[in-house]
Amino acid sequence: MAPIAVDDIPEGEEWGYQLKWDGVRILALVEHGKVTLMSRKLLDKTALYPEITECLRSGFQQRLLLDGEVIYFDPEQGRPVFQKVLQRERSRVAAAQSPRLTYVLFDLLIDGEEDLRTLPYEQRHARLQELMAKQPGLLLSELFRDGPRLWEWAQERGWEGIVIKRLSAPYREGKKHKDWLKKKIALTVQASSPGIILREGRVASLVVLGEDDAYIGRVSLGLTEPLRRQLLSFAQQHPGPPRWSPSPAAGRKEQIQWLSLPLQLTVTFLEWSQDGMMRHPKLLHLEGLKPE
DNA sequence: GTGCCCCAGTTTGTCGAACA
DNA sequence: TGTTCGACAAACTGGGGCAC
Repeated sequence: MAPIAVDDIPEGEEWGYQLKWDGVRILALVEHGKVTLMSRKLLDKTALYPEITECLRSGFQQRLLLDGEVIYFDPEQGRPVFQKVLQRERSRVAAAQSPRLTYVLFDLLIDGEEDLRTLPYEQRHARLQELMAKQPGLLLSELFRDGPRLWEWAQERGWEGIVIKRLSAPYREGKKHKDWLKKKIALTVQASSPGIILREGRVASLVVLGEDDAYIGRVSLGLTEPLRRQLLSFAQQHPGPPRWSPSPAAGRKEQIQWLSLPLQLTVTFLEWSQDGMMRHPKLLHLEGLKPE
């Protein structure tokens, strides 16, 4: 069950609110003393998170199917840091040599012989809370009743956003529902683009420079086909000298078309990565293209 | 050194169904 | 007939691993 992005936070008795934990979604099946961790695409992640597997295995005897998020909580920043989970996912570094991850649970789908998926979310969460009272090694995603206040709290502390859940909703597959919603907190930057990245003759993305002309990433989300064609035409009409070498396209099947007239951009993104790059940038607004 | 793959999350584009 | 909505596929980002 995946939350759907919304602009407005619905309010009322029927809704509950949770913090959006910035990590990797994981389903956990506990059965006959054996634990299996699965990604959203049902890939086996058991070996990747041994500390979580061990915690579940030692904590529970009965058959369980749990839904939650694997996160790294940075005590200094007071919030989850997604990059640390990605490092574990991608580097295949032994878990003992990387930071300890935490499993934050928000749903209980099977408890013993009982399939809870048809129960209202509020009841499933209450059952989960009861279950976790006996297992201190895991974290429960708390359910709040004041959405706007939680949103304000999350904004002030730089969290990823909030998740809004219909308390009466059963568990449904995928996004075929309007029962789990999410509202994400985005940062915005005024930037410029001195070059267009081309792949096989098509505009793939834009080089993005921050306010101090430092490279802060590339943006492709927000580029529609008509805009890509317009950019290509603009680049052919206004070629400029290379700005620096090696280019951000080095090592890829890409070329950069540098511009004599930089484009002005407004870009929204989730957060700054540790090396000063934008995470999940999206083009909001573009200025500097002459009308065709 | 190069090129490809991995993977999650997100958006865009396309197609078909439902509805006015 | 035109519009809206939903489902699905494809494209895109990041950095490390691996084969050549």
